[in-house]
Order: sequence, then C-alpha cells, then structure tokens
Amino acid sequence: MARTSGSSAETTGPRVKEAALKLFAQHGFAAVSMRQIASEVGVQAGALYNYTPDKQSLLFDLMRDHMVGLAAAWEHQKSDESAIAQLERFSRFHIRYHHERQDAVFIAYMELRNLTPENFAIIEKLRGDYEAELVAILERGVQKGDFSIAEPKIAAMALIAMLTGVNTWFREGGRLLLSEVEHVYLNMVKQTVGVSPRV
Amino acid sequence: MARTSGSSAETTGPRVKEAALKLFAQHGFAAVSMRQIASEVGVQAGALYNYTPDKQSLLFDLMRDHMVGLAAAWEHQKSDESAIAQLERFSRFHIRYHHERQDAVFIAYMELRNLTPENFAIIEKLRGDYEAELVAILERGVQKGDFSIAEPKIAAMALIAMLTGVNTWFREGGRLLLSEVEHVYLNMVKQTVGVSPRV
DNA sequence: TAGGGAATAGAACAACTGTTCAATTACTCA
DNA sequence: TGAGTAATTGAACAGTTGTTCTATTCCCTA
Repeated sequence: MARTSGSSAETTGPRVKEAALKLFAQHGFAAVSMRQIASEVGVQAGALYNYTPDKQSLLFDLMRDHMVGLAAAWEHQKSDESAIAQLERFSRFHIRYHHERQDAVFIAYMELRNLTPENFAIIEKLRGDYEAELVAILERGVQKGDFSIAEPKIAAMALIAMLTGVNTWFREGGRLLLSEVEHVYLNMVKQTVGVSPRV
Repeated sequence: MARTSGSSAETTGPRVKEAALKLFAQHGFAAVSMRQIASEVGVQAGALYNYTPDKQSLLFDLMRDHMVGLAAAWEHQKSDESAIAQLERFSRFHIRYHHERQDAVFIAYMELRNLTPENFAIIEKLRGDYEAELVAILERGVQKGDFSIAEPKIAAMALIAMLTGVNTWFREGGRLLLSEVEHVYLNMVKQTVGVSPRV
C-alpha cells in the first residue's frame, strides 16, 4: 500500500492534533501511544511523522497553541475601563474560554512534567504573562481604592485557581446554566477582592 | 541470588509505597515502570508483587490512603464553634495538610483517569464526603446570617480550588512564610463568603 | 543446630513502545 | 498524457512493558 485516495496534508494535519488532544486529555500523554493516535485518525503510525518530528513536539505544540490562543483571545477582549469592570470582564472571559477548551486546559495543567526543560520554560513564561494581566488589574484596583486586598499577586493566583476550578465540577445539563454559574462566581470574585456585589 | 540479608516485609512494604508515591507524582503513573519503582527501593521488579497484586492497586491504595487520612485528620480537628471559626479552622487545616503532602495531593487530583471505574467511584465518594464538610459549614453560616453567599455548594468548590491552589505556586524559602500565606488566604476566604476581615 | 516459612533474585514471557525507511500509490500541473 | 511530487503503507528496529515462576538464600523458632 501507499498513498490513499483522498489523502491530503491539509486535512490529516489538523486531525492528528485533534486526536492527540482528545487522547492525551483522556488518558494522559505517557499512556497514549503513537499507534493509538494514528488509529483515531485512521492512518498508520508512520504517517504521523509527516506532521510532527516526535511525540514530545506533538504535546508541546498543543500546549503552546493553547497558551498563545488564550493570550490572543484576552488581548482581543480587554478594554480600557474601570478596574471593577476589567475584573468582571476577565472573570467572565476566563470561565467561558476555559469551559470551551476543557481538553486543552487539562493538558496544559497536567502534562507540564512531560515537557523537556526548554519547552517547560516557554509554557511557563506564557502562563506567567497571562497571570500578569490579572495582577495588573488587581494592582490598579487597589491603587484606585476600589479593591481591598493585601497581596495582589497572591490574590491573582487564588482567583485564577478558583475560576479554573469550574471545569472540575461544572457539566452542561446540570442544575445550573453556565451563565448562572458565571454570575455566582462573579459575585464571589468581587467579594474576594472586597467589592460588594450588586443585587 | 535469593532472599537478601536484612530483608523484611515490614521495611520493604512501606518503602515500596513511598517510592511509588514519589515517582508517580514526579513523572505520572503511566510513565513510571515497575522496574523504576523497584530500583528506587533497591530491589528487583518481581519482589514488588509481594506487596501489591498489580500496578493499578498500588496507585489506588496510595489515593485511598490519602483521602482516608485527610478525612480522619479533619475529623480530629473539627470542633463545635461558630461558623466563622469553623471556616477559619477548615481553611488553615486544608492549606497546611495539603502543603505537607504535595505528592499525594498531586496524584489524587491527576491520576483519577488511570483508575478503574470501581476504584474511581470509591475515591470520588471520599472526596465528596470531604467537600460536604465545607458545604455544611457554609450552609450553617448562611443560616445564622454570618455568611452572604448565594450557592453554598458552589462556594465550597470555589474555596477548595482556591485553597488547594496554594500548592501550585507556594515554595518554602520564598518571599513569604507559609503562616503569612495562610493569613492572606484566610482574609480572602472570609471576604469571599461576605465576612469582613479583622485587621 | 535442624527445619520451615519468609523474602528475594533473575530469567522468561508475549505484547507493546517510538521511530525510521524503502516501496508504492494518488494527485497535480505542464 | 506523462512526469514529478505528496502522502501513505507496512515492515523492521532495538528496547521496554507488566507479570509470573522457580530456585535460592536468609531469618526465626523449636
């Protein structure tokens, strides 16, 4: 056998990434073999190497794409407004963006230890940049007297952990809609930074 | 070769668990081989099977031990006092207990997908019981008028995510002591549930 | 000091791992 | 229609995987 009918790099390439994303999230990077990914795509293992130099790069690309996409999406969202409004915008954005990309979020948090040191440093830098966006919002709010928090950097870590945590329990079709969950979290976020919520 | 001098089940057994805990946390369950664990203990791979029926049980035992230990420790800590005091006690306990068991915490959160369905159900039940402790505190506080939160169950998930998140960034020897971090988080926790912190 | 159980080594098993590569077929454009 | 390139197969590589089992040695008790 050889080239199959209908095959083209433009369709196979993305399918490899999709399959890897799904399987890595489901079973973990180390537990998934190249043959499993190939089988999900409907191809033999050797063909994957037209799209990635090796398994490690496949993981790294997925993580980098996620972090870069996150940063770009926030850059597009952010706006010049009051610190309270910015915090609200960030919280809504974070919940929704992460909810829509559960597999990528899971991988980006869980598979850091499977990266080479160089790749790890790159991902950590991207993550730090994103966290710094929230830190800046909090510091500005403190400066303006809108927020009451002793340690903006710690508060940022706390808030991000809290918001990302939605992914661990929220499932579509449960008691609440995502929009309702967003509302509940928004009030908690505001209270956390010392702003009394509107009713 | 055969039985080695000084060998005894009472020393080797615990060492197997310690080695597995450390290596699973470091590289992930799937990425660690039985031979690596054996090598860490200073023994051949075959000898491990005197202490676990298989690799899966080794993982499950570690996770169950952690969850049972957590529940027992909290049961020993908890006390009949005001909701605010209970929340304070829970928060301090959670931060400190998790800080002292980073490897086990990491495994208990990350390796759920590597459990068989039956084992997964058991761990999830234990986790749910622990979370219910915080839910009960929050509901009581709401009832007494001490807390101002719309959804105690969601607030419990948010607070636990926030508190557990300390493990992701806090390192001993940094700018702050753990006791200082505890203090900062306590104030945030109180604000989150609508209690104004003492200064 | 003999005997029996406890603890291990080390070899063996078949299955699977990531990766490479020559051969083969499909597609594209002149 | 024919040549060149793109995409894939399938075999092969050497190494690793979890697990089992027998032979061997150590330890403890009588």
